[in-house]
Order: sequence, then C-alpha cells, then structure tokens
Amino acid sequence: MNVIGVIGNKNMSTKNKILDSAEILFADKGFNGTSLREITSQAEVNLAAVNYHFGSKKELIKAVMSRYMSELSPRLESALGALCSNDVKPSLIEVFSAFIEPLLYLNTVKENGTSIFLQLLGRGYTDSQGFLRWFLTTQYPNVFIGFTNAVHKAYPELSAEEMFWRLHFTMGTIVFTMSSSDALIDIALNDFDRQIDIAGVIKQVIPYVAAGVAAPIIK
Amino acid sequence: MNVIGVIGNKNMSTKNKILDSAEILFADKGFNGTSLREITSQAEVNLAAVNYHFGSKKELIKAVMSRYMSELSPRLESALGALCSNDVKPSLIEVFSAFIEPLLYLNTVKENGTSIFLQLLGRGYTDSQGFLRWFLTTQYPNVFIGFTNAVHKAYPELSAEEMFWRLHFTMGTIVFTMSSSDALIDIALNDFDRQIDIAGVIKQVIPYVAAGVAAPIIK
DNA sequence: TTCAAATTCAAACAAGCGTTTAAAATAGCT
DNA sequence: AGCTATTTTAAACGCTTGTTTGAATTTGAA
Repeated sequence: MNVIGVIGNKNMSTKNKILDSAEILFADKGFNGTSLREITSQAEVNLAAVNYHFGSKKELIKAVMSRYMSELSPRLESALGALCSNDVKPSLIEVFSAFIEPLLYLNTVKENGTSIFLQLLGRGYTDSQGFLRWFLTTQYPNVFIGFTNAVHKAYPELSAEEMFWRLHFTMGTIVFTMSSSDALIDIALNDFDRQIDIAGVIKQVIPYVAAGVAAPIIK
Repeated sequence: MNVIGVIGNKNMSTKNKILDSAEILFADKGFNGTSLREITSQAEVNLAAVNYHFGSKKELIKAVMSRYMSELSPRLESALGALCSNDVKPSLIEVFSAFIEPLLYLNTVKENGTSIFLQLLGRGYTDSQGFLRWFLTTQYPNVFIGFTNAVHKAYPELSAEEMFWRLHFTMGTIVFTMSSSDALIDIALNDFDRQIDIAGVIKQVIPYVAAGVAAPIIK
C-alpha cells in the first residue's frame, strides 16, 4: 500500500486518481504539453473534477509537486543538517550522496517515484517560465539553505558567487538528465546492452557533479 | 550588416522578419509557448505568411535552428578536428574551450546570437518531446562525432559508456544553464552586484564541465 | 504596357484549451 | 427515511491555437 495514492485500486478518491494520472503525464509531456482532458480521461474522472477539487490547473501542478516535496523535504533537511552538525569536514561526494537516500525513498512511497519526481523537477524549471521554481524556493527554502551550508562546509574556499554558479550548473545537470532520463536509459540499453535504472544514473552523476563543484577556482 | 537577417531594416524580406522575431520569442518562451500570432504580429507580417513561406510551425522551428547550425557546424567541426589531427594530447579544458570561438562567432553574425542559440538549444531538448534533438543529431552528426573523438583523445581511459553519460551530463549543464541564463544573470546582478554576460557564463561553466568529465572513474 | 507568377491580406476554419454552470447523483448524519 | 452537504456529470462558455481559403495586391520579365 502506497503512501501517495493507491495503485490499481478502483476505490481510491477522485483527488488521488487525478494526482496519479497528472504526475505521469506532466513528467512525460511537460505541464504546458498536458491538457486537463488527457489527465481526467486517463484518471477516468469527469473533466470538471480538476477545477472542483483543485481550483485550477496551476493549483493542480502545485499539489502534484507538494505531494513529493512533503516527503522529500524533511528527509533532505535532516540528511544535510547531519553533515553540518558535527565537526568533521564532509567531502563533496558526501554532500551529494546525502541526496541519494531521501530521493530513493520516493521509490518506496510510489512506484517509480524517484524518477517521476526528478522529471517533474526538470519540467518545472523549463516549462511555465519559472513559476514552479518560485514556488519551490519560497515554499521549501530550508532545502536550499541546507544544501548551500553543506557545500560551504565541504569547500569553504568557494566564494558565494562561484558557489551560486556551480550549484546552478549542478541543478542543471541533475534536472536535465532526469527530465530526459527515459530516453537516455533507452539509448544506454541499445548501445551498451546494459540495463540501468534511476539509481544507476544517480551513481553516475554524483562523481560528475562533485568534481564539477570541486573544480579549481578560475582566476 | 548582419549575415543572419538585418536588424531594424524595414526593407528586409518577410521570411527573415519572421525568423528574427521567431527566434527571440522561441528562446524566451519556448516553442510550445509561442504562438504564430505572437510571431507574426511582432514581425509585422500577416499571420498566413508563416505557412506560406515555411509550410508549418514545425518547419519554422527547423529553419530557425538551421540558420545558426549552418554557421556553427563547420566552425565547430574544424576546431574539434584540429585538436585530433596533431599528435599532442589535448586537455579537457582545451576540448571544451574549442567551443568558445565558434559559439561567440554567432555574436558577430547576429546581436546576442550566442545567447539566443544556446537558449534555443535548451528549449529544443525539453520542449516538443525531443523532436529537435532528433533533427540536430541526424542533420549534424559530425559535431557529435568530432566532440566524442576529442574527448576520447583527451581522456582515453574513459569507457564508451562512461563517456556517454558524462557527455550527456555536460550537455545538460550547458543547455539547462543557457535556457535559464537570463534569470540567472539577473540574480547574479542583484545578489553580487556583478554585471555578467553570456561569455562570462561560458567562462564559469567550462572549468565545471571539464572537471566533471575528468572525474575519477567509479568502481 | 501587359500578363502571369509570386506574395500579401482579411477572414474563416475546425480543433483544442481551461473554466463555469446548473442539474443530477451520491453520501453522511439525525 | 428524510434532509442537507458533498460530489459527479454533461454541456456549454469564451478564447486561443495552427492552418486554409480565395480574393486583392505587388512583382518582374516580355
């Protein structure tokens, strides 16, 4: 039994049926690219149900993201906080590895939850002209603060400006990779005959972003 | 006088007026997010002109990209080819730096050309479910081959699969950063009182991606 | 100048969008 | 069972989308 919604259960609420269908379609085709009619017909509910239960499409998008963020945010905060609370200086690999457990936890909450969430995150940064970015940074600021603090502890020589850019590069790497992870995993399967899952992609990306953030400071 | 279009010239062709308006709107709001009516009214041409001159919106998108790729592709090929033709092993910094001159050349071809092109590239990878990615990889395969060869020469220990992932991470970093570069440059201006331009962003990103690709191989 | 080709134009098309409405159905409490 | 509040439903709303049409206009060579 899932915490988020109930898969394949015909007795679940209209609200959750909509959320479950919406998140998959949003992840696949973007927020702008998915219509309410697609969502409601896949969820097998009436078209008007979205506006009845959520008010508008924009509020539905927020609700889809909040369902994941409410699970992720506290776990991420405590994992990052733990790195900063003791006296030993963490490595950047450790900082980025702090994301693994909370992110993979989403897989136990919902089938493919990790992948869906990261794809949604990617969509949110490119679709809809940044309104979702605003929503996340204002609604869950502690995640960003905790992350910044952890990176600063691991690499104090990095100036605020350099850290700003490198964290955004990192965000870009993760978000872009995940928003096209399905296609990339397909290519990897064809070209290298290697079955890879979302955890495998995360394992590949962490050394990359850790090295990027740790790059020598340019003069 | 610009190679691509003519800025502020009332005597330019309808076709170029459409292309000039379209690329800016596409870069700013994405392909799906920009309507033909926005394009034609900003270009001060009739709505039907797009379908008359280009056939469809999809063909217009291709034409916008092709105008830049035809300038960029040969310069990129020769810059990357030069790295591979002699006997000295290039550093990864050199490989990525090979992109700078061809990319900045787009600025001489069109005002803000570099920034616009990179934003369009970012849009193309997330909007429209990857049809533009297909278009670019099939239409300009030599750029990808040259890049792969150059990276292999700089870092031969990297397996094909690891290189595949790291190049896609790199692509993600660049493309994502550039598709939101306007917002990022604004934030940098507010938070650090630093005027930064697209060339400045490129300078920041190269050490990052070079270090990422050069990261130690995971076991 | 004439005439055919190329281009521009206003208008309309069919289709899809998010949202609203008011009636019908259901659920939950007394 | 009866009544109220909640939820579901079909239909329509007003608007925007990409595309097409056919007539008006401009262009360029003979």
